[in-house]
Amino acid sequence: MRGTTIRDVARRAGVSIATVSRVQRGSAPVADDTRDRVAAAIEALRYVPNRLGRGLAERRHRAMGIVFPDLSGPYFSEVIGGFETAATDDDHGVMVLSTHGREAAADRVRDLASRVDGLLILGRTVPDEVIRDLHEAGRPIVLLARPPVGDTDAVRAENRATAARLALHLIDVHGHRRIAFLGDPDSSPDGAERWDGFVAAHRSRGLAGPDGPIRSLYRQAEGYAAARLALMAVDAREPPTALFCGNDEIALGTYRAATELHRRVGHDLAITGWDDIPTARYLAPALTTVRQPMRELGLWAARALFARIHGGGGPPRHEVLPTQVVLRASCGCATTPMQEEPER
Amino acid sequence: MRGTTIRDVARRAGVSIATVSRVQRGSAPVADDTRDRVAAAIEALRYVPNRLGRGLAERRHRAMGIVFPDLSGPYFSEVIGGFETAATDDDHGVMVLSTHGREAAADRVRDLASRVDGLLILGRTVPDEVIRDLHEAGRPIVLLARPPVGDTDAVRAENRATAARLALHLIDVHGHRRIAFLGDPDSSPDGAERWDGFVAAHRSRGLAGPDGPIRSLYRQAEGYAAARLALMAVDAREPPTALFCGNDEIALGTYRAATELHRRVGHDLAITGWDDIPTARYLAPALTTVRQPMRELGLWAARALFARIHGGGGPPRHEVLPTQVVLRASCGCATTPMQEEPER
DNA sequence: TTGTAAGCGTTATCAA
DNA sequence: TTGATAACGCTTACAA
Repeated sequence: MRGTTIRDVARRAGVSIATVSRVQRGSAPVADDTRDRVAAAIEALRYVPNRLGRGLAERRHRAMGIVFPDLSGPYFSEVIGGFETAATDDDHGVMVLSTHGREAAADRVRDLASRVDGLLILGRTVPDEVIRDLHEAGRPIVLLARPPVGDTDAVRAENRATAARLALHLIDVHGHRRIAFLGDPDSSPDGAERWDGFVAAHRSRGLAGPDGPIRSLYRQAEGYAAARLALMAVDAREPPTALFCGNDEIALGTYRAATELHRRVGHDLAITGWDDIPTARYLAPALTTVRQPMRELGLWAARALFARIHGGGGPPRHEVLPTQVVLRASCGCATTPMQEEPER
Repeated sequence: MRGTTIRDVARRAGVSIATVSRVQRGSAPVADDTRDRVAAAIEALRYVPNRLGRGLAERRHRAMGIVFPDLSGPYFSEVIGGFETAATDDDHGVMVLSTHGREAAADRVRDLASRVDGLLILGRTVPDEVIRDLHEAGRPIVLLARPPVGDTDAVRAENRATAARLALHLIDVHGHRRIAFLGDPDSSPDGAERWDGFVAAHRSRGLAGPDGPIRSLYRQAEGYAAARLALMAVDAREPPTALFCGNDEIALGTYRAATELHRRVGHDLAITGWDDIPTARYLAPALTTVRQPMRELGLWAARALFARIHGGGGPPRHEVLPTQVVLRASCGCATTPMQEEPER
């Protein structure tokens, strides 16, 4: 019942299993009438080759794995979507593993590695040691939004220069002098680089160094809390006139805090985000942010893995994809009519 | 290099491969000193059993598959997250396949089916015929947010009664008489049921049947466009005073349209959504919506698949998980302080 | 053009 | 308690 095998097909077509295999994958010439008979048998028996048998013989899984911290939020969805598209188009399956801070993550990653031909690892999900082990064991690995470990391949989006450019926009164009940074430079390389660029912008204008970052996880709830903290100005200092948020979700949270504290976003309070998630343009006012090529990150990673799986060696590939400031109304710029927003 | 096998370990430990296997999986008693020698060899060689070999012998993949239309939006992320959690906890891998309207979807689903022990299929991603074939071939399948095909297992969230309750809230509590439905009853069973409940609410109050739905895909851009259409009231009729949106993303789009058309959400325009995505509570005003147990849907599906894989037969299981109206300010109710929002 | 047979790396049955 | 050895389902030399 469960499992017509190549032998059943061979028997029915009156040929050897080798011939069935040849017909099935077109790997060698087969006489027309033989082919027809085999094809008919395959059709009649609804034969689908067993992937385990095939994989064992071919010594490959035809599958790739992806490790990410958590599926929530648009960023990971997009990256994974890009990865999945590229992998599927190349006839590979995609196995996912979410670590969400679990302790057993390392074991699970090793397990995943034994199920696939190549691995994409996002951010700080996996201890360096595990990555090093797998890499040294010869397993194709690409790191995303994370510095390379040894000579692994890695891809990330540009952060520092764009963060500086965005901060300078607030300083030069809109005249802000007290800008708070909401995020956590320590929690991810991306965050650290954005903070660096933010600080560099202040330096380059000879401004007093900005206050230390207001720590916030990259989620709405934490952004809301951080914004309240920043805007309430418990100490003597005046509250900031602008909030530079580590990502769009933090920015989303700050909108609510701003409303509650009677600050008008885009007028007496500037807010910027990062990622350009789909919601950003639909907020009122629309959110000024930075567009990251999220799908492209996933696509690049998948292609790099293919190159390793098929092509083999070569020097490590490191790629930095460009990012782009998207000015909308939340920083004080004129409102962009919805019609002029490019499709996405 | 790539691939220390069970034979390498056996040779090194001076035992047979059978004994290595026994030690490895604890499937049969092994003398203490033998066990130690084998364990040492495994450790020294960093031996990891090949999953293809193991799978072939065990005749199972220890993996489950999930088919969804698109990764974008919080709904699928959450469902998949729940599914992944349950599967991973039970030592199963998870393979994902996004159909996003691709033509070749059917073939890809069949391919996925050959890589896993069970399949979760979301919504209208796969033709009935393919589902029927796979089910009849004895492959464990669970359908989610989709009516069963034949006697497959299926799980969904309640729609009709809750939609009616929400519509009655707008009618009875806030006195609305012209409510527009934004969504597409034809595109998904969920949408159809919400529309049914919406209509039923009108009937039960003896109101004139509501206008036909304003067609909108379940995304922000389409919600924005649909809302403009609804509110501009090109024909002679007065525009609606409330928008009943098929999901939160549509609702998000309507906020922007409302702002542009100078309607104040929660005051002269009521808006409701569906799903209670994380952003819903951070909008200003916060969005009245319906909470779906998205993670639980995924969890239930994974458990049902396990039951089929391990336990085997039995009658089809159909589950309907409860949903819950969440009143916030966008329908005109009093604003809930952020502090009183339960964590999620 | 086709068939035979040797792997691929496990698990599990039978003997010893 | 251990070892041979037969599956598991497929691909692919090598022969014919």
